Amino acid sequence: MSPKVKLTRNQMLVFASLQASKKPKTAYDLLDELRDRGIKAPAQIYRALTHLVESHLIHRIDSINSYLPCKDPTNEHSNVTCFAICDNCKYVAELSETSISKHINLVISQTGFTSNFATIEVHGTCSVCKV
Amino acid sequence: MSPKVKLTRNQMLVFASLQASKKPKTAYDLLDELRDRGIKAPAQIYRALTHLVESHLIHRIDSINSYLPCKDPTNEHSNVTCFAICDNCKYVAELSETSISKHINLVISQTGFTSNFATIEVHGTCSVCKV
DNA sequence: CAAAATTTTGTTATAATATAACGTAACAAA
DNA sequence: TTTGTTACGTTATATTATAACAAAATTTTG
Repeated sequence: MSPKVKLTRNQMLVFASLQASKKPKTAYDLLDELRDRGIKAPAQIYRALTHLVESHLIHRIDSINSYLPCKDPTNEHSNVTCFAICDNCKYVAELSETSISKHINLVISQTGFTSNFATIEVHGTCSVCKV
Repeated sequence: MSPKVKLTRNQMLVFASLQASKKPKTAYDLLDELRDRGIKAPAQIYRALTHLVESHLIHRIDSINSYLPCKDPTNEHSNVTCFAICDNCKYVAELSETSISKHINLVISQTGFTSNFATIEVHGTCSVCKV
């Protein structure tokens, strides 16, 4: 599951940590975790995160200031990402919904707006927690 | 254009300022602006913002940490809000797209996830800036 | 109305998230 | 090898947001 693009040590540490986790992590979660691997300052984490986001290897989820690995980095990335965030257990599922994506791009373009990228963040309760 | 629910002085100051603006504002934009009206600390702004968001009078746009008045507070609020954010001029349009809303709720519910609310934030260029 | 309960306020302090700046090191390209 | 580029470590600081608590205002209720 290692990515095609070459990553530096810090980028690798951050990416591996996110991949190893079932749940999204904040920048400071990562900093705390990676202190004993030589990362000492927020800037180092943020630089790695920025690079990984730009490489489409991870996503940032704005509503929870957290990061998680992209579901399928090998895929040509869509300009619309969609997350279902369980506010109970904090699990986040990335949905690859081309139908939503197409629908949004269509509706938006009809308003004269040129879409660059879009994020959908759905909050609620996952099926496990719902029982 | 004043809202039905009763607002306290601070809430009113914040709401009026957002309404008077063509563009979303951050909490600290509001603080700076309202200092000479007697607001002196972040907590006062955040309390007002929290109340206004809960009353569906304003929205928070997570991707830019900013707030703007709800397009139509009188409407029964949808659980899906959609914003088109111009990264050039910073103008934000709230789209009331029931079709997107329905589509998302459907797709999400099919995954077993129970949706509570959702936000769509589309980044790009508005028609004015595009010319 | 007056007492009690609740909500909002002002204020100070601090937590959580993120970036700027800068000199050095690693490394690829010419 | 020199040059340019990217990444690094580090310190400092900016930005965004909340905790805590006593006083004031407001609402409830007896």
